Amino acid sequence: MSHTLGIRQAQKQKTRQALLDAALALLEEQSLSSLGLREVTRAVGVAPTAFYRHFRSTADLGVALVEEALGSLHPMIRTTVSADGDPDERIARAVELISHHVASHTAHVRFIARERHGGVQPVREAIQDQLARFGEEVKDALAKDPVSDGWSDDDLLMLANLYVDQMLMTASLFLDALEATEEERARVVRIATRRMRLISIGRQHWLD
Amino acid sequence: MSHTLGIRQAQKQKTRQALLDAALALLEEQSLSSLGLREVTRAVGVAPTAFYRHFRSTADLGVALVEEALGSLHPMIRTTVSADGDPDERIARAVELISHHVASHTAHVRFIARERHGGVQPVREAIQDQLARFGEEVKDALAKDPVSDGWSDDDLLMLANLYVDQMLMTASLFLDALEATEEERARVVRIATRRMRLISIGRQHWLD
DNA sequence: TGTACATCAGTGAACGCGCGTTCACTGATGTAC
DNA sequence: TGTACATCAGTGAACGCGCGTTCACTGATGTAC
Repeated sequence: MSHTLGIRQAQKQKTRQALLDAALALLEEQSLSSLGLREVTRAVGVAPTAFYRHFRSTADLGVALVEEALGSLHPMIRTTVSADGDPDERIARAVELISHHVASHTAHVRFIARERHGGVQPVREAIQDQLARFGEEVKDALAKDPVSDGWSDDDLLMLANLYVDQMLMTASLFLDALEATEEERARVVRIATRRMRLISIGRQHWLD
Repeated sequence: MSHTLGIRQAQKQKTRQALLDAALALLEEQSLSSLGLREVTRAVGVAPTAFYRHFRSTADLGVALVEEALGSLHPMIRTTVSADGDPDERIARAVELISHHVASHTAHVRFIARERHGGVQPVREAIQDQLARFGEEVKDALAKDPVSDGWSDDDLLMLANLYVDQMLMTASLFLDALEATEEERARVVRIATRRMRLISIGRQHWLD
């Protein structure tokens, strides 16, 4: 059986999660580099000093948020890229999956988009690390596809990272359209789909 | 003859520019949403209150920086996209142009990459506006190319925005490689070139 | 050209406020016997 | 099961500091005559 945490540990984890959740909510409207430790503890309802029991700084908390936002995405990425079906079907499924993920994890996605090039170095690095891992994983998945026969490793990784960046761009498009009309969101789906299709066509003719 | 500014106006513009320059330098290491007005005036060597003679807030200054960073880029974009030569030559020239621009305008490029999804709404909007204008301009240039015969307006704009985003991604790659070895920068050139080539191939076979 | 007045970019003191961090503490939970 | 001691998540007071903003000001520049 799984080990049950003691009351003390369980409560500590609960407070830690409350700090992460509160910070994520506050970060919808500002950048990590302007997020104050007191802001976060005030939102949770604990003393400012309690923060130090969990994180050394807001930058440290930011790195934890990166793990929370991207850490669980690896299996999803793998299955999406290696899915079968004709190219258009696969693209449609990928776009829909991104759309749903943005709708259900809005704050996490916004955080990643914002801090990817943000002002806090350790967080930037944590995000680049995770994205590099995604790139490797997509590359491995692409390598198994017959379409990749004759491709160099280097070109495969180039394409994999292009896909990863394209996923982020698509997520960002959906973010901007979250509060727009249904019609506008449909337009974003069409744009994202055709972008992916154009890349897919380029892939099919790469070795011509 | 051009009108010469009075001494007073000239001095005011000089101070304003000094504030913009100091802010841009400070923004290499932080986000706009954490930039303080006093930080900026301290760096320039004027009283904090002098700031209000030029900007209503740091957000207001940020919007001015967007104009400074992107406003002068429109002619450059137009000529780059509408240049002639075979596709590979054009791509090589575009990548080189981006590389040079990042090296000569590092702080401006970093500012745009950072604040495009940053925590200050008016600045985000100013950037999106400029990028949308770039998209329209690239679309107009693409429309004149025989390769675009038979393309719908919608598809042309989709491709144009894909190019614009790709330019920013490329700029961001060069930013990250600025302090790396010559070898690493050459690698970035190769990656960026092949990404563009893949998109270009997709474009050529779009109507197949 | 000289004079008298208007403009206005930049000053400097003052304000109230929230910040990050320190420290000794409390009291519930955990552990050894 | 009960007792005595250890651990440690969260507290609350205190600190020095830099922040954004206000206000009346100064003195060089501009303008009207």
